Amino acid sequence: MAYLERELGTQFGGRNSPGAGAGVADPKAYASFASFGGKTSKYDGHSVIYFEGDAARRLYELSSGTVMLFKLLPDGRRQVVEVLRPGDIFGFSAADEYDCTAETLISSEIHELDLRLVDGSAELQRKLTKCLTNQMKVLHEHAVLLGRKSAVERVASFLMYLVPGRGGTECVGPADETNDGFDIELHMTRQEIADYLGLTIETVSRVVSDLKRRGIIRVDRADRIHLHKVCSLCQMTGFH
Amino acid sequence: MAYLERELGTQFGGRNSPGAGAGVADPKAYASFASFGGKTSKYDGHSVIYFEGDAARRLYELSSGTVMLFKLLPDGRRQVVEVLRPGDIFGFSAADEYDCTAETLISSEIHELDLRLVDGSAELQRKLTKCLTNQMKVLHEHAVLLGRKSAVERVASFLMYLVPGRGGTECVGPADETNDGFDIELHMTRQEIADYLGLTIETVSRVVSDLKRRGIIRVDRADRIHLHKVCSLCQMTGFH
DNA sequence: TTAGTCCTATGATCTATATCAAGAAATTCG
DNA sequence: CGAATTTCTTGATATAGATCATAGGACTAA
Repeated sequence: MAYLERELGTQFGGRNSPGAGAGVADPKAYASFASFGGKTSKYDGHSVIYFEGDAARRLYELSSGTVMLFKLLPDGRRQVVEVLRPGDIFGFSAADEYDCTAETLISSEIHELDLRLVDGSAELQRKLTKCLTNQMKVLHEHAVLLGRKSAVERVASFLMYLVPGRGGTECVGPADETNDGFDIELHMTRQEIADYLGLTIETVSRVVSDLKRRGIIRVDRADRIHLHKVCSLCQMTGFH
Repeated sequence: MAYLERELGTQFGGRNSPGAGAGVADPKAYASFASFGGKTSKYDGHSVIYFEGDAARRLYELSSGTVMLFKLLPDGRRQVVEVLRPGDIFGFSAADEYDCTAETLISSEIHELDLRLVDGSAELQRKLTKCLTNQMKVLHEHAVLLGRKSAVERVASFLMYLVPGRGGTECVGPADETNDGFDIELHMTRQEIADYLGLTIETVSRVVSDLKRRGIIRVDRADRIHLHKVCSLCQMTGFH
């Protein structure tokens, strides 16, 4: 299933540089979603695309921006289950209702396609399998994070996800030993990060402050962070 | 995507009765895996089918028994990321290596298929999409459990998963008000349950003892539990 | 500019669950 | 069968992270 690796929306841990819009704007994409019809819409930040429980009628592909999928418990506890990047597909449903709420984190362009079109195209099926398989892998890693990692390891892993080609088990190490810094944009509030990492907002804030105090990161704006030394952050993810 | 609901390996929370071997032994199955070739093998309990990092060459369908997928951190922490039931497919890989280790929990029959066959068949593609979508939904619910539920809620949710057609958000309530009991077989040791629920073995043991003391369950054997009143257990899952 | 709102940070305290430490049941094996 | 091994249970204690409380910053609108 090596073909699954090519121009796939890489979400986290992938090799494409962020914002490259993998496979979307690219006309020679393996199976561009837009070529199957449907329409593209623009959403503001923090707009709900659909609610958990809504009738599942459409499939969506994120063209640009960031989207999160989350679930709520009746008492208000929230778990963000996926954070999606350009090229990712969402809106799959095993039943006839969406199992999560989908909401943009920042202003985003999203292409939508009627679900009935999916049955017809083998090409589209293949693209779906590819995307689902990749998301599955990300969910597996996230289960390890939620079930077995400490607060520091969770935050370190989260930050490392945003560094293309680094972190995870297959980290290649710094390209340039003398300059292993990197700038990342979180696109998420502390509350959203907390709900993604299974922590409280206070714990996320404290861990970030601690990393700052220890000289691992510099916080330029709440959601704009410079990693001074990617490798030392990577050592804190639990993967090493 | 309503078609996804039909005779699918339901893992947890589905409607089929357990052991019905949904879609496997059934010759008129939507797209039976065996009809695409490959072979069926018998595995003892606690046998490894493949290791995380092995080259991904085959796709597997569980015909009978139970299989778990897990990941290890270098220091030995383990997270069981999926528990599979008959009809479920595993061995998908987004890269060219398996991202989890697959191990039987009890003696099991497993059908294997060369990955190269997958590209060819649209029918098989559809079956895969269906199965992946369902597993994705289960992973989403599990992320909520791992990220946001208390120890009691986790164990209660785990036990409820093993009661077909009950638990979850869409619980139908007892068929017979006067007799809401049910017998379940865990097929897992306390350690495996702990690693699935993101807890320690001691915490799992204590919660089970507590449910026993409170008259919610009766423990016939360590892995054979009678639920006296399914509804009251369901009230403890966090879903209500 | 000033008030209003929302988000973030940080201190003090609490508590659920982990960890450490034995025993008690099961299960396996000679 | 009885010994050995593994799994499970239970108690005592420690601690990571939650909760509670408050203040500081940053952005928005008038």
